[in-house]
Amino acid sequence: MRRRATGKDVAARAGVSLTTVSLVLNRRQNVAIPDETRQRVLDAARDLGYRPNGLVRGLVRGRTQTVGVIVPRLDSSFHAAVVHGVQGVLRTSGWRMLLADSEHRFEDERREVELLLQHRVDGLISVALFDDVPLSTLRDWVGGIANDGVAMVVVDDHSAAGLVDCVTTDDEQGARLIVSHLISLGHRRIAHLGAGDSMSSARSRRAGYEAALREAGLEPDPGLVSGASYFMNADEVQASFRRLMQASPPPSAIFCANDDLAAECIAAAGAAGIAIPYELSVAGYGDTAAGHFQGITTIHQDPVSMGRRSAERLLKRLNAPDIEPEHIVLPVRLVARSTTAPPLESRSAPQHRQANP
Amino acid sequence: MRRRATGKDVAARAGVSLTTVSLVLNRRQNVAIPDETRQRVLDAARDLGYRPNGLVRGLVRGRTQTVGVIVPRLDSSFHAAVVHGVQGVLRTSGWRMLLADSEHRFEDERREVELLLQHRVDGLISVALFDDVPLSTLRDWVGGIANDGVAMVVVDDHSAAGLVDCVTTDDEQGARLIVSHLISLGHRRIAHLGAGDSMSSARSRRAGYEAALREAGLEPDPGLVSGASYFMNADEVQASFRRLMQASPPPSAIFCANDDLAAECIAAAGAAGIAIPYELSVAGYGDTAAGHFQGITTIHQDPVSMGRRSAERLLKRLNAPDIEPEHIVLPVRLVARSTTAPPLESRSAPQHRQANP
DNA sequence: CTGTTAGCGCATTCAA
DNA sequence: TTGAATGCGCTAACAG
Repeated sequence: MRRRATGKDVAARAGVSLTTVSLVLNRRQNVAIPDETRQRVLDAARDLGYRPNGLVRGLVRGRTQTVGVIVPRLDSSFHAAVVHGVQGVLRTSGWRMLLADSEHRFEDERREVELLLQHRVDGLISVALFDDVPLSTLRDWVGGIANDGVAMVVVDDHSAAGLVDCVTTDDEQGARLIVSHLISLGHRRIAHLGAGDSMSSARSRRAGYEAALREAGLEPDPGLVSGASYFMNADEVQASFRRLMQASPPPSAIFCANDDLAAECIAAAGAAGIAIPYELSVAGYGDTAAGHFQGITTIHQDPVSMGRRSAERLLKRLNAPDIEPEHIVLPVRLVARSTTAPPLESRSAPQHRQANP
Repeated sequence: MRRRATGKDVAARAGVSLTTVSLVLNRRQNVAIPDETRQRVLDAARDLGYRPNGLVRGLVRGRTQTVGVIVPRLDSSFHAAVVHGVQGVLRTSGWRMLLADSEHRFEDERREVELLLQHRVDGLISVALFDDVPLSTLRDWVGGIANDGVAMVVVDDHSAAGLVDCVTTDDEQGARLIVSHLISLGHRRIAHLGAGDSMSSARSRRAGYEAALREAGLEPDPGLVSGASYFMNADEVQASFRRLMQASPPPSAIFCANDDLAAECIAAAGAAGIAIPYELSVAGYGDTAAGHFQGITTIHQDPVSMGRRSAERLLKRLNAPDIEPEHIVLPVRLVARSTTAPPLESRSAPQHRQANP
C-alpha cells in the first residue's frame, strides 16, 4: 500500500502552506482566496489523490459527523427498515453511520455502545428491545449516557422517556383499534396472546387491549392473557394457544402481539381443526410480510418513518443539545383483512360448540 | 458535556506515566507490569470513566478495525441479510462497521466509498448492483481502489472478479436447475423474464437458462426473452409479460429473474385470465418472503452466508494483503412449490381453454 | 490573504 | 519496568 498523500504533500506541490490547503478544501467562508491559488491547491490535491483524513478531522474538530446505530438484529425487516429511514436522513445531511447489533442482549448492546462511544460518535440511535433486563437498569444505563452529554434517541421503546428522546408508534392506540374492531364484529371473549411486559411496546399493546375492552363495558379477564415474548417459537405459541382456548367460555377471538405470533397462532388453530375466521378470529400487529401475504388483520406501522424521525430528532439535538427530551409518537392504522369475522354465535343458529349469549 | 477523561488523566490519578497506562490498557505481552501497578491503572481508568479515543488509536496505529459496507438499499431483505451476516463475523472479531447505501446509483456509491476511505476504513464490502454503468467503468473503479491498497470484497456480482475478491451464489447453476425442472415437467417453450444484462447475476441467470435449454436439445429463442431489470414495476412487468405471451407458439412456462418479478408476472397472468400453474407455469428466483408466502417455485440462496463469507474473506485479506483475488461461489438449491406444473398439452385431452385436472 | 504555531489523545521509539 | 520525547495529519488561533 503506497503512502497516502497528506495535506503537507499537497501544500508542497501547490507551493503554499498547509493552512491554505485547509482553507481551500474546507471552503471556509469569510476567507477569500484568489482563484488562482485555489485552483493550484485543487489541482495538486487531485493529482496526488489526496483524501483528507477523517479521523484527524474528527479529532481536531471534536465532532465526527458520525452517529452510532444499534439494532437488535439486522435481518428483521422491521429493524432494517428503521435503519433505512435513518440512513436516508443522514446521507442527505452528510453524516455517516456506524452500525452495530445487539442480538437482543443487553450486555451486547452495552458493549457495542461502549465501542461506538470510543469511536466518538456524535450521537446514538438505539432500537432498544431487551427482554432480559429490569426497567431500572435500563433507565440507569440510558440516563448515564445522556448524562455524559451524548445525544441519544431510543426507537420503538419508551422505557427511557424523559431521559432521552424516544420515537415510538402508538402501540396503545393500535391495540385499541384492533380490539375495538373485534368488538364491533360482535366478539365479547377476546384473548390476548401478548409479549410479556419487559418491552414497553408489549406493555402498551396490552394496555390498549384492556382499555378497549373496558370502553366497551367488558372486564378484562387475566385468564384470557398469555404469552411471554415477541419471539416465541412454534411450540411455545402452541402451548399458549391451548391455554387460552381452555378458558371457559373459550375466546372467540385472539389478538396477538405481532404478526408472527398471529401466524403461529393460525397454524396452531389449523392443527386443532379450528377454522379461521369462521370459528375463531385472529388478529396480529405490525403489518409485516407474513401478515400481508397471509391476509392477517393487523395494525400498520411505518418503520422507515420511525427511522427518519429519529435521525431528524438526533440532528436537531446535536444542534441544540439542551432541548428537552421528547417522546414522538407516530400514528398507526388498522388493516382489516381476512382472519377476522363475526363470531360463530352471532351468525346463524349456534351449533354444539358454543352457547348463546 | 463534561470533558472526557484522557489517558493523561488516568496516568495522573494512578501516579504513573502515560506509557504505563497505554501498556496496561493494551495488554501488551512481553512487557511485564507488576500487578499492583496494573491494578492502580485499571482502577483509575474505571473511576474516571476513561474511554480510549478510537480516532487517535486509528490515527496512530494506521488501522481502524473498521470496515465500510455499502449496499444498494437497506430495506431490501436480501441486502439486510447480507449485512447481518457481515456483522455477525465482524462483531465476534472486534471490528466495527461503517454502513452506507448507494440507492443503486453508481455515483452515490462512489461518493460514499470516498467518504468511507476518508474515514480510513481498513476494508470495504460492496454489494454492488448498478444498472447504469458500463462494465469497463466499474472495473476501472474497483481496480483503482484495489490498487490503492484497500482490501475489498464485492458481493453478489462478479463483474470485478480477478481484481478483488467476489462472493456470489451460483446464479448460472440456479437458473439451470429451475429450467431443468421445468423441462422435466414437460415444458418445451420456456420464456425468461430477465433482468437485463448490466448486473452479472442477471447475465448468469440468463446464461444458465440458455444452457439448460441447450442441454435438453432446445434452441433458445430470443423472442422468448424479455425484461430489463430486477426492479421493474407492475406496468413494466405486465408489458413484458404480454410481449412474451404473444410469441408463437406462446410459452407454457416463464422463468423470472427474481421472486418479485414472478409475483408480478403471476398477477399479470391473473389479470389476463390465465390460470397458474394450470395454463402457465411461473418460476422465480431468490426464495424471498414473497416467494415463500405465495408458493412460488424458486431457487433458494442464503444471503446471510454470503455476508459471512465476505467478511471472513476480508479479514483474511487484511491479515495477508497479497493473497490472490478469489471468486467464492456459494451453492443454491431448487425449491419446488405450487406455481409450476406440467404443461396443459402434456396432460389429459386438451379442451378449448380450461380443462379438469 | 497566507504562513507560523500550537495542540487534539494516544502509541511508540529510546533512555533511564 | 517505567518515563520523556516524538509524531500521526489536520484545524484554528494568531500573526504578519
